[in-house]
Amino acid sequence: MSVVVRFAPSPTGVLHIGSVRTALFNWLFARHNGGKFLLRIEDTDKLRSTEENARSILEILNWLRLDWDGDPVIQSSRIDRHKEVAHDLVKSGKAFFCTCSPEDLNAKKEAAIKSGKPYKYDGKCRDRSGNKPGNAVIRLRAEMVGTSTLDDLVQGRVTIENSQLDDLVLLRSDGTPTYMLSVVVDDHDMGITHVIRGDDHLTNTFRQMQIYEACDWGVPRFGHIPLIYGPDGAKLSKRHGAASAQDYIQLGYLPEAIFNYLLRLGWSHGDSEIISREEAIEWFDIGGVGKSPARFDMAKLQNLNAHYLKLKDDQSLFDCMLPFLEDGLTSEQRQNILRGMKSLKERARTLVELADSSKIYFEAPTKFDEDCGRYATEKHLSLLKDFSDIVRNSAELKESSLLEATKALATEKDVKLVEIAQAVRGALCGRLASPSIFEIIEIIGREETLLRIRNFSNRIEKS
RNA sequence: GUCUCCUUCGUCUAGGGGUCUAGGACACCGCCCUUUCACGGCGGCAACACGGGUUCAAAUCCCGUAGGAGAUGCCA
Repeated sequence: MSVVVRFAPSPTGVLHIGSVRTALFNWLFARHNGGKFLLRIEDTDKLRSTEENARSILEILNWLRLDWDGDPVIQSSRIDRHKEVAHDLVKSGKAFFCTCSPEDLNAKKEAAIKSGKPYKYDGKCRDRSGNKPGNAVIRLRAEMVGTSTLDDLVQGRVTIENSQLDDLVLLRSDGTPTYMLSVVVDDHDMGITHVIRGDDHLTNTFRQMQIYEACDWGVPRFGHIPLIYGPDGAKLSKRHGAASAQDYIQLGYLPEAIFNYLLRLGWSHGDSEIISREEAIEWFDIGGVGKSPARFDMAKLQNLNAHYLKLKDDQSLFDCMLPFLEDGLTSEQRQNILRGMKSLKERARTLVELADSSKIYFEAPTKFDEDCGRYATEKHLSLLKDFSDIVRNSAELKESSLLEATKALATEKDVKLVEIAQAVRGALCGRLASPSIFEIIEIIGREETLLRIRNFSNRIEKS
Protein backbone atom coordinates (compact mmCIF):
# COMPACT_ATOMS: atom_id res chain seq x y z
CA MET A 1 0.00 0.00 0.00
CA SER A 2 1.44 3.34 -0.95
CA VAL A 3 1.03 6.14 1.52
CA VAL A 4 0.64 9.80 0.66
CA VAL A 5 0.15 12.36 3.40
CA ARG A 6 0.31 16.10 3.49
CA PHE A 7 0.87 19.01 5.81
CA ALA A 8 -1.43 21.87 4.91
CA PRO A 9 -0.79 25.01 6.95
CA SER A 10 -2.35 28.34 6.18
CA PRO A 11 0.13 31.18 6.11
CA THR A 12 -2.13 33.51 8.05
CA GLY A 13 0.26 33.89 10.95
CA VAL A 14 3.19 32.32 12.69
CA LEU A 15 3.35 28.54 12.75
CA HIS A 16 1.89 27.25 15.99
CA ILE A 17 3.91 24.65 17.82
CA GLY A 18 0.89 22.33 17.67
CA SER A 19 0.95 22.56 13.89
CA VAL A 20 4.60 21.67 13.97
CA ARG A 21 3.68 18.50 15.79
CA THR A 22 1.04 17.75 13.16
CA ALA A 23 3.72 18.18 10.52
CA LEU A 24 6.05 15.93 12.48
CA PHE A 25 3.49 13.14 12.78
CA ASN A 26 2.67 13.34 9.10
CA TRP A 27 6.33 13.25 8.20
CA LEU A 28 7.00 10.29 10.48
CA PHE A 29 4.00 8.43 9.15
CA ALA A 30 5.23 8.93 5.59
CA ARG A 31 8.83 8.02 6.32
CA HIS A 32 7.87 5.01 8.41
CA ASN A 33 5.71 3.68 5.61
CA GLY A 34 8.05 4.65 2.81
CA GLY A 35 5.39 7.00 1.49
CA LYS A 36 5.26 10.59 0.40
CA PHE A 37 5.00 13.70 2.54
CA LEU A 38 3.50 16.56 0.55
CA LEU A 39 3.10 20.19 1.40
CA ARG A 40 0.17 22.42 0.59
CA ILE A 41 0.02 26.08 1.44
CA GLU A 42 -3.60 26.99 2.13
CA ASP A 43 -3.48 30.63 1.23
CA THR A 44 -7.03 31.12 0.05
CA ASP A 45 -7.68 33.67 2.76
CA LYS A 46 -5.98 36.41 0.78
CA LEU A 47 -6.55 39.03 3.41
CA ARG A 48 -4.60 37.28 6.11
CA SER A 49 -2.13 35.20 4.12
CA THR A 50 1.35 36.53 3.44
CA GLU A 51 4.36 35.35 1.49
CA GLU A 52 6.43 36.07 4.54
CA ASN A 53 4.45 33.63 6.66
CA ALA A 54 4.62 30.98 3.96
CA ARG A 55 8.36 31.38 3.78
CA SER A 56 8.78 31.08 7.51
CA ILE A 57 6.74 27.87 7.55
CA LEU A 58 9.14 26.31 5.06
CA GLU A 59 12.06 27.58 7.10
CA ILE A 60 10.83 25.88 10.21
CA LEU A 61 10.22 22.58 8.44
CA ASN A 62 13.76 22.82 7.10
CA TRP A 63 15.06 23.67 10.53
CA LEU A 64 13.51 20.49 11.88
CA ARG A 65 14.64 18.60 8.79
CA LEU A 66 11.10 17.57 7.91
CA ASP A 67 11.74 17.31 4.20
CA TRP A 68 8.79 17.22 1.88
CA ASP A 69 8.38 15.54 -1.48
CA GLY A 70 7.94 17.59 -4.62
CA ASP A 71 7.02 21.25 -4.79
CA PRO A 72 4.53 22.70 -2.34
CA VAL A 73 1.04 23.03 -3.78
CA ILE A 74 -0.27 26.54 -3.58
CA GLN A 75 -3.95 26.26 -2.91
CA SER A 76 -4.90 29.63 -4.37
CA SER A 77 -3.68 28.42 -7.77
CA ARG A 78 -6.33 25.75 -7.75
CA ILE A 79 -9.42 27.85 -7.26
CA ASP A 80 -10.71 27.26 -10.78
CA ARG A 81 -10.59 23.56 -10.19
CA HIS A 82 -12.53 23.92 -6.93
CA LYS A 83 -15.20 25.97 -8.67
CA GLU A 84 -15.45 23.43 -11.42
CA VAL A 85 -16.10 20.66 -8.93
CA ALA A 86 -18.80 22.69 -7.20
CA HIS A 87 -20.60 23.36 -10.47
CA ASP A 88 -20.30 19.73 -11.50
CA LEU A 89 -22.00 18.81 -8.27
CA VAL A 90 -24.87 21.15 -9.09
CA LYS A 91 -25.16 19.55 -12.52
CA SER A 92 -25.28 16.08 -11.03
CA GLY A 93 -27.88 17.20 -8.50
CA LYS A 94 -25.60 16.70 -5.51
CA ALA A 95 -25.50 20.41 -4.80
CA PHE A 96 -27.80 23.37 -5.30
CA PHE A 97 -27.92 27.13 -5.52
CA CYS A 98 -29.10 28.89 -2.41
CA THR A 99 -30.18 32.50 -2.33
CA CYS A 100 -30.89 32.86 1.36
CA SER A 101 -29.19 36.00 2.58
CA PRO A 102 -26.74 35.86 5.46
CA GLU A 103 -29.08 38.21 7.33
CA ASP A 104 -32.04 35.83 7.02
CA LEU A 105 -29.92 32.90 8.04
CA ASN A 106 -28.57 34.74 11.03
CA ALA A 107 -32.03 35.75 12.12
CA LYS A 108 -33.18 32.13 11.93
CA LYS A 109 -30.14 31.01 13.85
CA GLU A 110 -30.65 33.51 16.63
CA ALA A 111 -34.30 32.62 16.88
CA ALA A 112 -33.36 28.95 17.17
CA ILE A 113 -30.83 29.61 19.90
CA LYS A 114 -33.26 31.79 21.75
CA SER A 115 -35.88 29.10 21.76
CA GLY A 116 -33.28 26.56 22.84
CA LYS A 117 -33.42 24.52 19.66
CA PRO A 118 -30.41 23.22 17.77
CA TYR A 119 -29.88 25.29 14.68
CA LYS A 120 -29.14 24.16 11.19
CA TYR A 121 -29.81 25.35 7.69
CA ASP A 122 -33.45 24.65 6.94
CA GLY A 123 -33.03 23.52 3.34
CA LYS A 124 -35.21 26.26 1.98
CA CYS A 125 -33.53 26.38 -1.44
CA ARG A 126 -32.99 22.68 -1.85
CA ASP A 127 -35.59 22.30 -4.55
CA ARG A 128 -34.67 25.35 -6.54
CA SER A 129 -33.68 24.56 -10.09
CA GLY A 130 -32.33 26.32 -13.15
CA ASN A 131 -29.30 28.53 -13.66
CA LYS A 132 -27.28 30.33 -11.04
CA PRO A 133 -29.16 33.28 -9.67
CA GLY A 134 -27.10 36.43 -9.11
CA ASN A 135 -25.44 36.13 -5.76
CA ALA A 136 -26.29 32.59 -4.80
CA VAL A 137 -24.02 30.25 -2.91
CA ILE A 138 -23.68 26.60 -3.78
CA ARG A 139 -24.62 24.20 -1.02
CA LEU A 140 -24.05 20.50 -0.84
CA ARG A 141 -27.22 18.46 -0.74
CA ALA A 142 -26.27 16.61 2.41
CA GLU A 143 -27.53 13.21 3.42
CA MET A 144 -29.98 13.74 6.26
CA VAL A 145 -30.97 10.25 7.29
CA GLY A 146 -29.04 7.42 8.82
CA THR A 147 -25.66 7.59 10.47
CA SER A 148 -22.10 8.12 9.34
CA THR A 149 -19.15 6.27 10.78
CA LEU A 150 -15.53 7.24 10.73
CA ASP A 151 -12.82 4.75 11.60
CA ASP A 152 -10.27 7.18 12.81
CA LEU A 153 -6.65 6.11 13.05
CA VAL A 154 -6.30 7.86 16.38
CA GLN A 155 -9.77 8.31 17.81
CA GLY A 156 -11.15 4.94 16.88
CA ARG A 157 -14.67 4.45 15.59
CA VAL A 158 -16.81 7.57 15.75
CA THR A 159 -20.43 7.61 14.68
CA ILE A 160 -22.83 10.49 14.30
CA GLU A 161 -26.40 10.94 13.18
CA ASN A 162 -26.55 12.46 9.73
CA SER A 163 -29.38 14.65 10.94
CA GLN A 164 -26.72 16.61 12.79
CA LEU A 165 -25.24 17.73 9.50
CA ASP A 166 -26.63 20.39 7.22
CA ASP A 167 -26.16 21.57 3.68
CA LEU A 168 -22.79 23.20 3.94
CA VAL A 169 -21.64 25.94 1.63
CA LEU A 170 -19.25 24.86 -1.10
CA LEU A 171 -18.96 28.08 -3.06
CA ARG A 172 -19.54 31.52 -1.58
CA SER A 173 -21.73 34.13 -3.18
CA ASP A 174 -18.63 35.81 -4.57
CA GLY A 175 -17.80 32.54 -6.30
CA THR A 176 -14.83 31.56 -4.13
CA PRO A 177 -14.60 28.06 -2.70
CA THR A 178 -14.87 27.37 1.01
CA TYR A 179 -12.26 25.53 3.02
CA MET A 180 -14.43 22.41 3.18
CA LEU A 181 -14.54 22.12 -0.58
CA SER A 182 -10.93 23.07 -1.18
CA VAL A 183 -9.41 20.53 1.19
CA VAL A 184 -11.43 17.72 -0.21
CA VAL A 185 -10.70 18.54 -3.82
CA ASP A 186 -7.01 19.11 -3.18
CA ASP A 187 -6.57 16.04 -1.03
CA HIS A 188 -8.25 13.99 -3.71
CA ASP A 189 -6.30 15.49 -6.58
CA MET A 190 -3.03 15.13 -4.70
CA GLY A 191 -3.77 11.48 -4.09
CA ILE A 192 -3.73 11.81 -0.31
CA THR A 193 -4.31 8.43 1.30
CA HIS A 194 -4.15 9.45 4.97
CA VAL A 195 -5.21 12.76 6.43
CA ILE A 196 -3.47 13.38 9.75
CA ARG A 197 -4.50 16.63 11.35
CA GLY A 198 -5.63 18.29 14.57
CA ASP A 199 -8.72 16.90 16.24
CA ASP A 200 -10.45 20.24 15.95
CA HIS A 201 -11.35 18.88 12.50
CA LEU A 202 -12.90 15.69 13.77
CA THR A 203 -16.54 16.62 13.43
CA ASN A 204 -15.91 18.51 10.21
CA THR A 205 -14.64 15.28 8.77
CA PHE A 206 -18.19 13.97 8.46
CA ARG A 207 -19.09 16.93 6.29
CA GLN A 208 -16.03 16.36 4.17
CA MET A 209 -16.82 12.69 3.81
CA GLN A 210 -20.15 13.67 2.29
CA ILE A 211 -18.35 15.78 -0.27
CA TYR A 212 -16.12 12.85 -1.20
CA GLU A 213 -19.18 10.69 -1.62
CA ALA A 214 -21.04 13.28 -3.67
CA CYS A 215 -18.05 13.44 -6.00
CA ASP A 216 -17.91 9.69 -6.08
CA TRP A 217 -14.33 9.72 -4.85
CA GLY A 218 -12.65 7.29 -2.52
CA VAL A 219 -12.46 8.57 1.03
CA PRO A 220 -8.97 8.66 2.58
CA ARG A 221 -8.23 7.38 6.06
CA PHE A 222 -8.20 10.00 8.79
CA GLY A 223 -6.21 10.38 11.95
CA HIS A 224 -7.13 13.20 14.31
CA ILE A 225 -4.46 14.03 16.83
CA PRO A 226 -5.27 15.97 19.98
CA LEU A 227 -4.27 19.57 20.30
CA ILE A 228 -1.56 20.81 22.65
CA TYR A 229 -2.47 22.98 25.59
CA GLY A 230 -0.51 25.34 27.78
CA PRO A 231 0.74 24.49 31.27
CA ASP A 232 -2.49 25.71 32.83
CA GLY A 233 -4.64 23.73 30.47
CA ALA A 234 -5.60 26.80 28.52
CA LYS A 235 -4.59 27.48 24.97
CA LEU A 236 -0.88 27.77 24.43
CA SER A 237 0.06 31.39 24.10
CA LYS A 238 2.94 33.77 24.38
CA ARG A 239 2.13 34.44 27.98
CA HIS A 240 2.10 30.80 29.01
CA GLY A 241 4.94 29.11 27.27
CA ALA A 242 5.71 30.20 23.78
CA ALA A 243 3.15 29.41 21.13
CA SER A 244 4.94 29.61 17.83
CA ALA A 245 7.78 27.55 16.50
CA GLN A 246 9.72 30.73 15.90
CA ASP A 247 9.49 31.55 19.60
CA TYR A 248 11.23 28.32 20.49
CA ILE A 249 14.03 29.03 18.09
CA GLN A 250 14.51 32.41 19.69
CA LEU A 251 14.41 30.89 23.15
CA GLY A 252 17.44 28.84 22.16
CA TYR A 253 16.06 25.36 21.63
CA LEU A 254 17.72 22.87 19.33
CA PRO A 255 15.70 21.21 16.58
CA GLU A 256 16.65 17.80 17.98
CA ALA A 257 15.08 18.70 21.30
CA ILE A 258 11.90 20.06 19.78
CA PHE A 259 11.64 17.00 17.57
CA ASN A 260 12.07 14.63 20.51
CA TYR A 261 9.81 16.60 22.82
CA LEU A 262 6.96 16.97 20.35
CA LEU A 263 7.16 13.31 19.45
CA ARG A 264 6.99 12.22 23.09
CA LEU A 265 4.07 14.53 23.73
CA GLY A 266 1.13 12.25 23.20
CA TRP A 267 3.09 9.35 21.87
CA SER A 268 5.45 6.89 23.47
CA HIS A 269 7.51 3.83 22.82
CA GLY A 270 7.60 1.99 26.12
CA ASP A 271 9.91 3.80 28.49
CA SER A 272 12.00 5.46 25.80
CA GLU A 273 12.56 9.14 26.43
CA ILE A 274 15.54 10.00 24.28
CA ILE A 275 14.57 9.07 20.76
CA SER A 276 16.68 9.71 17.68
CA ARG A 277 15.09 10.55 14.38
CA GLU A 278 16.07 7.16 13.02
CA GLU A 279 14.39 5.42 15.94
CA ALA A 280 11.40 7.71 15.59
CA ILE A 281 10.96 6.71 11.96
CA GLU A 282 11.36 3.06 12.80
CA TRP A 283 9.02 3.08 15.79
CA PHE A 284 6.33 5.56 14.88
CA ASP A 285 2.79 4.27 14.70
CA ILE A 286 -0.15 6.56 14.30
CA GLY A 287 -2.34 4.24 16.36
CA GLY A 288 -0.02 4.80 19.30
CA VAL A 289 -0.88 8.47 19.48
CA GLY A 290 -2.87 9.17 22.61
CA LYS A 291 -6.40 10.49 22.40
CA SER A 292 -6.21 12.89 25.27
CA PRO A 293 -4.81 16.38 24.91
CA ALA A 294 -1.38 17.03 26.39
CA ARG A 295 -0.04 20.04 28.20
CA PHE A 296 3.14 21.64 27.13
CA ASP A 297 5.83 21.36 29.81
CA MET A 298 8.68 23.79 29.35
CA ALA A 299 10.77 22.18 32.10
CA LYS A 300 10.84 18.88 30.30
CA LEU A 301 11.72 20.55 27.03
CA GLN A 302 14.57 22.32 28.79
CA ASN A 303 15.81 19.06 30.19
CA LEU A 304 15.77 17.47 26.75
CA ASN A 305 17.44 20.50 25.26
CA ALA A 306 20.20 20.33 27.87
CA HIS A 307 20.70 16.73 26.87
CA TYR A 308 21.06 17.52 23.18
CA LEU A 309 23.27 20.49 23.97
CA LYS A 310 25.74 18.16 25.67
CA LEU A 311 25.61 15.76 22.77
CA LYS A 312 26.72 18.32 20.22
CA ASP A 313 30.40 18.75 19.49
CA ASP A 314 31.88 22.04 20.55
CA GLN A 315 32.30 23.54 17.11
CA SER A 316 28.80 22.89 15.83
CA LEU A 317 27.34 23.99 19.13
CA PHE A 318 29.31 27.19 18.81
CA ASP A 319 27.83 27.68 15.36
CA CYS A 320 24.33 27.18 16.74
CA MET A 321 25.01 29.68 19.47
CA LEU A 322 26.43 32.33 17.18
CA PRO A 323 23.10 34.05 16.48
CA PHE A 324 22.71 34.57 20.23
CA LEU A 325 26.07 36.27 20.64
CA GLU A 326 26.79 39.87 19.86
CA ASP A 327 28.59 40.60 16.62
CA GLY A 328 32.17 41.67 16.34
CA LEU A 329 33.92 39.01 18.37
CA THR A 330 37.61 38.72 17.57
CA SER A 331 38.94 35.40 16.46
CA GLU A 332 40.79 35.11 19.75
CA GLN A 333 37.56 35.60 21.67
CA ARG A 334 35.91 32.96 19.55
CA GLN A 335 38.77 30.61 20.22
CA ASN A 336 38.44 31.19 23.94
CA ILE A 337 34.73 30.45 23.91
CA LEU A 338 35.42 27.30 21.98
CA ARG A 339 38.03 26.22 24.50
CA GLY A 340 35.62 26.75 27.33
CA MET A 341 32.68 25.17 25.54
CA LYS A 342 33.04 21.73 27.03
CA SER A 343 32.35 23.01 30.54
CA LEU A 344 29.89 25.66 29.47
CA LYS A 345 27.59 23.25 27.72
CA GLU A 346 27.27 21.09 30.81
CA ARG A 347 25.67 24.01 32.58
CA ALA A 348 23.29 25.36 29.95
CA ARG A 349 19.77 24.32 29.11
CA THR A 350 19.29 26.62 26.15
CA LEU A 351 21.45 28.42 23.62
CA VAL A 352 20.44 31.65 25.30
CA GLU A 353 21.86 30.45 28.60
CA LEU A 354 24.91 29.13 26.85
CA ALA A 355 25.57 32.43 25.11
CA ASP A 356 25.07 34.28 28.35
CA SER A 357 27.49 32.07 30.26
CA SER A 358 30.09 32.32 27.53
CA LYS A 359 30.41 36.05 28.15
CA ILE A 360 33.13 35.36 30.70
CA TYR A 361 35.40 34.58 27.78
CA PHE A 362 35.08 37.88 26.00
CA GLU A 363 34.18 40.54 28.49
CA ALA A 364 34.94 41.43 32.08
CA PRO A 365 31.89 41.52 34.33
CA THR A 366 30.36 44.96 34.54
CA LYS A 367 27.85 44.10 37.21
CA PHE A 368 28.01 41.69 40.07
CA ASP A 369 25.32 39.49 41.53
CA GLU A 370 24.19 40.44 44.97
CA ASP A 371 25.56 37.32 46.60
CA CYS A 372 29.07 38.26 45.44
CA GLY A 373 28.88 40.72 48.32
CA ARG A 374 29.55 37.86 50.70
CA TYR A 375 33.09 37.83 49.40
CA ALA A 376 33.60 41.57 49.61
CA THR A 377 35.25 41.58 52.99
CA GLU A 378 38.70 42.63 54.25
CA LYS A 379 39.66 39.01 54.58
CA HIS A 380 38.74 38.19 51.00
CA LEU A 381 40.44 41.30 49.75
CA SER A 382 43.66 40.09 51.24
CA LEU A 383 43.11 36.59 49.87
CA LEU A 384 42.55 38.03 46.41
CA LYS A 385 45.89 39.82 46.67
CA ASP A 386 47.64 36.60 47.58
CA PHE A 387 45.85 34.80 44.81
CA SER A 388 46.91 37.47 42.34
CA ASP A 389 50.48 36.80 43.37
CA ILE A 390 50.01 33.14 42.57
CA VAL A 391 48.71 34.01 39.15
CA ARG A 392 51.47 36.53 38.58
CA ASN A 393 54.24 34.21 39.66
CA SER A 394 53.16 30.95 38.12
CA ALA A 395 55.44 29.97 35.31
CA GLU A 396 52.51 28.73 33.30
CA LEU A 397 48.81 28.94 34.03
CA LYS A 398 47.79 25.34 34.21
CA GLU A 399 44.62 24.26 35.92
CA SER A 400 46.34 21.57 37.99
CA SER A 401 49.25 23.66 39.24
CA LEU A 402 47.01 26.62 40.02
CA LEU A 403 44.79 24.38 42.07
CA GLU A 404 47.77 23.06 44.04
CA ALA A 405 49.10 26.52 44.72
CA THR A 406 45.70 27.77 45.81
CA LYS A 407 45.25 24.82 48.13
CA ALA A 408 48.59 25.65 49.70
CA LEU A 409 47.48 29.24 50.15
CA ALA A 410 44.29 28.11 51.82
CA THR A 411 46.25 25.96 54.24
CA GLU A 412 48.68 28.73 54.96
CA LYS A 413 45.94 31.25 55.69
CA ASP A 414 43.82 28.68 57.46
CA VAL A 415 40.77 29.21 55.29
CA LYS A 416 38.75 26.81 53.24
CA LEU A 417 39.54 26.62 49.55
CA VAL A 418 36.01 27.61 48.79
CA GLU A 419 36.54 31.04 50.35
CA ILE A 420 39.28 31.84 47.89
CA ALA A 421 37.61 30.19 44.95
CA GLN A 422 34.33 31.97 45.36
CA ALA A 423 35.93 35.36 45.80
CA VAL A 424 37.90 34.76 42.62
CA ARG A 425 34.82 33.52 40.84
CA GLY A 426 32.94 36.63 41.77
CA ALA A 427 35.78 38.76 40.49
CA LEU A 428 36.12 36.88 37.20
CA CYS A 429 32.46 36.23 36.41
CA GLY A 430 30.35 38.59 38.43
CA ARG A 431 28.42 35.62 39.71
CA LEU A 432 29.00 32.63 41.93
CA ALA A 433 28.21 29.93 39.38
CA SER A 434 30.60 29.12 36.61
CA PRO A 435 32.98 26.48 35.33
CA SER A 436 36.17 25.89 37.27
CA ILE A 437 37.92 29.21 37.96
CA PHE A 438 41.23 27.62 37.07
CA GLU A 439 39.91 26.58 33.71
CA ILE A 440 38.68 30.11 33.13
CA ILE A 441 42.05 31.55 34.11
CA GLU A 442 43.83 29.16 31.83
CA ILE A 443 41.70 30.40 28.96
CA ILE A 444 41.50 34.14 29.56
CA GLY A 445 45.16 34.42 30.58
CA ARG A 446 47.24 36.19 33.14
CA GLU A 447 46.63 39.83 32.21
CA GLU A 448 42.87 39.56 32.00
CA THR A 449 42.69 37.59 35.25
CA LEU A 450 44.75 40.13 37.16
CA LEU A 451 42.74 42.96 35.65
CA ARG A 452 39.41 41.49 36.69
CA ILE A 453 40.61 40.78 40.20
CA ARG A 454 41.95 44.31 40.47
CA ASN A 455 38.63 45.76 39.29
CA PHE A 456 36.70 43.70 41.77
CA SER A 457 39.06 44.65 44.61
CA ASN A 458 38.78 48.31 43.76
CA ARG A 459 35.04 48.02 43.90
CA ILE A 460 35.19 46.47 47.34
CA GLU A 461 37.52 49.13 48.61
CA LYS A 462 35.27 51.90 47.40
CA SER A 463 32.25 50.54 49.16
C1' G B 1 -28.62 24.31 23.49
C1' U B 2 -27.15 20.01 20.30
C1' C B 3 -23.42 16.68 18.70
C1' U B 4 -18.48 14.49 19.18
C1' C B 5 -14.18 13.42 21.89
C1' C B 6 -11.20 13.17 26.38
C1' U B 7 -10.07 11.84 31.99
C1' U B 8 -3.40 7.05 35.53
C1' C B 9 1.61 10.97 40.09
C1' G B 10 2.09 18.57 39.52
C1' U B 11 3.41 17.44 33.94
C1' C B 12 4.43 13.74 29.74
C1' U B 13 3.33 8.76 29.86
C1' A B 14 3.63 2.72 30.57
C1' G B 15 -0.36 -0.49 31.25
C1' G B 16 -5.35 -3.47 27.20
C1' G B 17 -8.95 -8.42 33.15
C1' G B 18 -4.91 -11.65 37.48
C1' U B 19 2.52 -10.40 36.70
C1' C B 20 -0.15 -3.42 39.91
C1' U B 21 1.69 -3.09 47.50
C1' A B 22 0.52 0.75 39.37
C1' G B 23 6.50 1.19 36.04
C1' G B 24 9.56 5.20 33.59
C1' A B 25 10.75 10.44 32.56
C1' C B 26 10.56 15.73 33.90
C1' A B 27 9.79 18.84 38.09
C1' C B 28 10.37 18.88 43.45
C1' C B 29 12.98 17.18 48.16
C1' G B 30 17.24 14.61 50.55
C1' C B 31 22.15 12.36 50.35
C1' C B 32 26.89 11.45 47.73
C1' C B 33 30.58 13.66 44.40
C1' U B 34 32.63 18.73 44.45
C1' U B 35 36.55 25.31 44.60
C1' U B 36 30.75 27.32 43.14
C1' C B 37 26.91 26.10 39.82
C1' A B 38 25.86 22.31 36.92
C1' C B 39 26.77 17.21 35.33
C1' G B 40 26.69 12.32 37.32
C1' G B 41 25.20 8.58 41.13
C1' C B 42 21.80 6.98 44.98
C1' G B 43 17.20 7.58 47.57
C1' G B 44 12.32 9.96 48.56
C1' C B 45 7.43 12.35 47.69
C1' A B 46 3.50 11.60 44.36
C1' A B 47 -1.71 9.03 40.38
C1' C B 48 -5.92 4.90 38.25
C1' A B 49 -11.95 11.69 38.36
C1' C B 50 -16.57 9.79 40.93
C1' G B 51 -20.74 6.19 41.30
C1' G B 52 -22.82 1.79 39.79
C1' G B 53 -22.52 -2.82 37.29
C1' U B 54 -20.11 -7.53 34.65
C1' U B 55 -16.47 -11.09 36.71
C1' C B 56 -13.66 -15.72 41.17
C1' A B 57 -10.70 -11.21 39.80
C1' A B 58 -11.23 -4.42 36.98
C1' A B 59 -6.55 1.03 36.24
C1' U B 60 -7.98 -2.38 32.32
C1' C B 61 -14.89 -4.25 29.96
C1' C B 62 -20.14 -1.86 30.28
C1' C B 63 -23.51 2.10 32.00
C1' G B 64 -24.14 6.63 34.34
C1' U B 65 -22.32 11.34 36.82
C1' A B 66 -18.91 15.23 37.09
C1' G B 67 -15.14 18.00 34.90
C1' G B 68 -12.44 19.43 30.44
C1' A B 69 -11.96 20.11 25.09
C1' G B 70 -13.73 20.55 20.06
C1' A B 71 -17.53 21.28 16.41
C1' U B 72 -21.95 23.60 15.32
C1' G B 73 -19.17 30.06 9.78
C1' C B 74 -20.48 32.55 2.87
C1' C B 75 -12.67 31.34 8.76
C1' A B 76 -8.97 27.98 7.87
